[in-house]
Amino acid sequence: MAKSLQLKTAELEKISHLDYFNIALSVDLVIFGYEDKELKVLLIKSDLEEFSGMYSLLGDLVRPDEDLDSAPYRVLLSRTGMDDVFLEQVHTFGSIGRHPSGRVITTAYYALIDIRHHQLQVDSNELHWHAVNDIKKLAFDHKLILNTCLEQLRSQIMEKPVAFNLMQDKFSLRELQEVYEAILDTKLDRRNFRKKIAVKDWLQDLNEMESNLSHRPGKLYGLKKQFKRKSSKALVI
Amino acid sequence: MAKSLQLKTAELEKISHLDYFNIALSVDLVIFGYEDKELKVLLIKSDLEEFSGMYSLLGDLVRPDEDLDSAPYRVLLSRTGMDDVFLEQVHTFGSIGRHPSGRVITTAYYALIDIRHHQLQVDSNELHWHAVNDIKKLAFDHKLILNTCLEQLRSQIMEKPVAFNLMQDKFSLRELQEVYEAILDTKLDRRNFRKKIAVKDWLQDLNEMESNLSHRPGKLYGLKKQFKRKSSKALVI
DNA sequence: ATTTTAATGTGTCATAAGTACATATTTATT
DNA sequence: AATAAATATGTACTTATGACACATTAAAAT
Repeated sequence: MAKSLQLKTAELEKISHLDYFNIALSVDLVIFGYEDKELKVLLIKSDLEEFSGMYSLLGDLVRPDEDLDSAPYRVLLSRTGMDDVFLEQVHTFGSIGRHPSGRVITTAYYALIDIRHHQLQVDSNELHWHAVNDIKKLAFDHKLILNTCLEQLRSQIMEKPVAFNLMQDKFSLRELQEVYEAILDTKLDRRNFRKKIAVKDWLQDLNEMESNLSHRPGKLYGLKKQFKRKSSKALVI
Repeated sequence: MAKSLQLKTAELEKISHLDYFNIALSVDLVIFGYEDKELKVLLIKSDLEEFSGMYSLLGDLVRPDEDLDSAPYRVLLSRTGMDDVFLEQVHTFGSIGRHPSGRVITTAYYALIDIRHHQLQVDSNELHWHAVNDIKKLAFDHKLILNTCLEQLRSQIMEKPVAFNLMQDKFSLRELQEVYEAILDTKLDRRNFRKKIAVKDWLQDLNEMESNLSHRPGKLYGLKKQFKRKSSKALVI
């Protein structure tokens, strides 16, 4: 029997419904945010001895009375107070040895958060935003999960207006471009970027300008209503 | 408690490791094949009373001692004798009511099979090939799973040389085009199709021609070696 | 041997999209 | 009034896409 399947009872108790004849199912969340011109991801200190000092993704076991796709919303709401968030399933990871405490298969989701809007109290919850580019390793197979989700995000931002979930409701084209550059980790040409975005017909011209700048202000735009999620309330925790 | 969670013990016994406090995890396979200019999918008569007379995908519970991604290979080998098959994970389905006998979350994979090469004895195993276009409904949420996998297949055939897994080792450009047309369920322009394929650099000119035709024969091509899976042995069952 | 059948093989033109690149304009500050 | 720092915008080149027609080949029929 594989080494990964040998575990102490103490560890085992940490995870309910976990034994060697029942596979446990969890969800893990790659929660992306954007701040200081960097793409960030929300991490928590791992609570397993094996990974002491290391960070991991937010996750939890799926409950028997909830839909799989509801679980990540529950985790997000209960751990961060965030509601009405963009979430998408990416991939399910299930190698035998991926969890040191037993057999746990996990479905990974990525979420996109407007950090400023949600006013997350990160430090009180042992949660911290990390620049994606600075993350070298994570607990479990979470670095692989992060990379997989990042790839999916990158492949989607020109197809669907998902990147707007990282931004406030009003933004200039410069801010939008900076978000795209942060996600793709590359510099973009301003004129070509604007052409590409313009042709998508995602933007609503708000007839407002930036203010309080020491240079020429840009026009402000919003995402067209038809692409927005219904509400934008953030629960206070 | 949800209706879907009420079940008779008789039904429950059919699925090992299945109860209401342990979610069971399965894999389901959308096995595509190509024959008679049609895209086919391999189905089996459902063994559940609720779905008597209906067809369903091949699937099985994931075993505690196998990787998630190994399970579909095991299912394919044990149920059809097929080995060395192209398989790709697509999505995980986990709504509460999706399985009438209890809580089963399933990870869907699609597989691509060269029907003629594998010489599957389908009838002896209650397995049957069905034209994808003729499938109106399936047991469980398998129609949804089929549609999701079909979409994924369609979005990948111009990106990666996956469609070749449906074909024999030698083929003419006409045959290749017919496979693409069957997958996309659309007619393609011959000249434009050849241009698009040519630029991918996937094809090896075999310097052979079709034979035994009552018209001008076409050149035969194969997929370039670098894109092929290692072996091509099919086990006899 | 010639004709017929049924397919293969190939190129051009028009339109759309992608990429590289430079100058005039606007606002606040000095 | 001049400066600093950004916005706004267009063109030329290349590449991809989509519509479309004709000469060629091999076998079969006459």
